[in-house]
Amino acid sequence: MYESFFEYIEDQTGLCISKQEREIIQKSFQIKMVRRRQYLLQEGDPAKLLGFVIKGALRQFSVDDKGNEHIVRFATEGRWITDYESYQTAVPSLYYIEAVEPSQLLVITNDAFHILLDNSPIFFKMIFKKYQEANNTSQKRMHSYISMTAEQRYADLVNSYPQLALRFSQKMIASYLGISGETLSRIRKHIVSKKIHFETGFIDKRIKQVVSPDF
Amino acid sequence: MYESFFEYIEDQTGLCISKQEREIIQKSFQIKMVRRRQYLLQEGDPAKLLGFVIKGALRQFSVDDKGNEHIVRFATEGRWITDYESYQTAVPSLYYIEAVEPSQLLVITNDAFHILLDNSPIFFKMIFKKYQEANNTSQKRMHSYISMTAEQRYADLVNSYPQLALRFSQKMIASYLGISGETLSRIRKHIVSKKIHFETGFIDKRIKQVVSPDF
DNA sequence: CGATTTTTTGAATCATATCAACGTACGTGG
DNA sequence: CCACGTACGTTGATATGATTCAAAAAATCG
Repeated sequence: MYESFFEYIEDQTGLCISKQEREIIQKSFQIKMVRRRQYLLQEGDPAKLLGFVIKGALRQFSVDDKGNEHIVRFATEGRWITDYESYQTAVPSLYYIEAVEPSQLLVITNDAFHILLDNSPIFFKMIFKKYQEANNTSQKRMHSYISMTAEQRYADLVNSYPQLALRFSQKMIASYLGISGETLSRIRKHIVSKKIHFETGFIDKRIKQVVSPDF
Repeated sequence: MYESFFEYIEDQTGLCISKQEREIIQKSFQIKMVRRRQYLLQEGDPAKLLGFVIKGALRQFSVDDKGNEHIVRFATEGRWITDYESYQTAVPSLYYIEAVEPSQLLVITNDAFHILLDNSPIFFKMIFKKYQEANNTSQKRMHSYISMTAEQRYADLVNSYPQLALRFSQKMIASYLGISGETLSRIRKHIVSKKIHFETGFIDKRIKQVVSPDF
């Protein structure tokens, strides 16, 4: 259970974790299982937990006054999920986090998180790296919004993350892209008719990975 | 010159910087003056410098194949600017960074930046905090794109940053919002006619600060 | 298998882009 | 410091792309 997590940390940092550091890290997290459709966080509650996905798939979304859902983040194996601002500052969250598949997570409270940052240099290094990556990714995603059409953003998304479509419904992907389900359906039809399929060479290499690595 | 920078660091960290740490920090940065319209970074070049704005105003933008500019970031006094991914990895940048006003910056190379992170705990703490803030801000800005109309985003922007309109042209602000200059002109006319001016209470308090604190 | 949700499709409507023309503001060089 | 020229902002007409609502077909889950 924790093994894949340690592998992840070693992979991300390029460092080997000592027995004792493993123990410190392991003690800081708890295992949490969530059923399909179960919420890890609900609007109005402060985000008490930061989660690392061992197995499963989740989504983070807000609901506007018309009842429309707006997905801001997906998380699958090897990704982090929380409303980070709420997690840091304990303000009520604007978001829901819901399991799309039955999921296993390692979760950590904010207090334990800060203690762990102080006590595990490897964990600290990994988190620092994730922050950096998240910023780079956010910038690319932002840029895709102000400079690309919905069709380009979709092609880019499936090109970068072909597995996304296997885990999340088309409607959810549309929501993540900021378009309606109907529009995505028509975009897909159009792409097929253009026979572009997914050998989309027309998108700049660096404007990719529009799914946040979630830090 | 450096004094406002030290004040900024103390303000951000809530800590007092010792004489010797000041010296370490000061030695790591150089002063850079840029004239109006001068580029700090051009597309295709790696971003060699990270800049802290002492005085002036700059913008970061890309140019698409049709020649349209897409502004991804503004920076004024007390903000940081670079193409951070390029700065970290030395890949050619997709962006231009241009001074909109004559500007004074403190700049640091990537090598010096990493050395400074290792040698100045206060600087490290400040940067870590900036990373966190940038992530929170990016999430809000992302969310505003997928859930708000252009008019709401504009009202939100001027509400959060009324001074922006004094430093950057309407066309630039339109570009930042991802809309055409003509559309912004019409949006403004509409807002005035609705007599909403800027007492916009209709926008959620947390969906704000859509201008990135620049990492 | 049956119930529920998702996806597709069509038609009407709305929001924004584009192109063009005009007046204005402003910075730049003399 | 003024005048010229360029860039900016506004407005109108038209085009395009996306939304909304509705209904039927297809897929999925329990």
